[in-house]
Amino acid sequence: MKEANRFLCPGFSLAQTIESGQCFRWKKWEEGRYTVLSGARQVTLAQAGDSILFLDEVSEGEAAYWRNYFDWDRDYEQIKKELSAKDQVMAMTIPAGSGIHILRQEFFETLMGFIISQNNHIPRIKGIMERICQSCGEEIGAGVYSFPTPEQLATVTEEEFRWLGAGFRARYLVDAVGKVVSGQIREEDLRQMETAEAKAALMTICGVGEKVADCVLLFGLGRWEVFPTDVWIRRMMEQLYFRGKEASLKEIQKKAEKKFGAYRGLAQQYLFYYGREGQGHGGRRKADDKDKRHAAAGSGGNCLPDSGI
DNA sequence: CTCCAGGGATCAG
DNA sequence: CTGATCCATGGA
Repeated sequence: MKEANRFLCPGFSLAQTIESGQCFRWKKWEEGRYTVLSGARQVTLAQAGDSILFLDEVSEGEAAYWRNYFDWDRDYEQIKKELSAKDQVMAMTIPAGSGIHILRQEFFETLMGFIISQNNHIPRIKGIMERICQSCGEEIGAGVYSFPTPEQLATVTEEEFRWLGAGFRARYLVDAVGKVVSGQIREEDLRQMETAEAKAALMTICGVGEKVADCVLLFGLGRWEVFPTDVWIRRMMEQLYFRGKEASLKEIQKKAEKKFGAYRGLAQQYLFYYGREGQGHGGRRKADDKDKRHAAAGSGGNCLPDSGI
């Protein structure tokens, strides 16, 4: 075989995976056809049945990168089987998002993306990410830009992030960039750490709480043993595992660990997708479910602009 | 127009 | 440790 421009990926859904809220730099052209960006790369793909087609010429190296990015070599069928066998709720919820894979995204880009994601909509998150790329990244194609490196963002001020639309998250982005550039947060170190330790390290960044840290661990560092718990997941878990009664974050995470074990990151995606599909994007909630908010008291640190290294 | 978003920091009890 | 409020913006 000469060019690797076609991959057989039984059970994989390009649309479900891309649109499950894991990544923010992509464009849908038409049904089943997407351009996806990661770091300084882009690829345009189409799904035809069980096959994924690369619509542009790609080197073997590029193809290998995306193969890893989309996690095509993992046996999801086996994992789904295990989750379904162990838990009846999983057996019910998995079919909705059965084709979802957990992406292996670039660490820094994932960190920035999920800081931006807080209290925000996907379309706007995408816009902010794109503007960051346009203003600080490099042009890697016609009107297409790479996600900037930490060094390329090192001089961006809070005010400038605000101009790019980041809003109150601008301060958080500056803090994140600073901690990465200064070496206070190093990807290689995080990869060496136990998950709990890596999570604590991430949470020293201002604007990174439990949920964002878990997302970075899951989507940017390949740690499946986390369970990012947002309002949707909380709602789903309470509904499906706590008889509709309120449960604390701790209780939810403990339940997730017990039910989904080392696969809770993936299980979380199934639950999220199921909840979104089933209840719609309009944010329907139980009739008299008042808005609840939670404070996750961070033990680890203030958020004053850091003065130095 | 107002409502709200795959949260988190901050300040009260 | 739990609860309430604010945060900036732009889709819907």
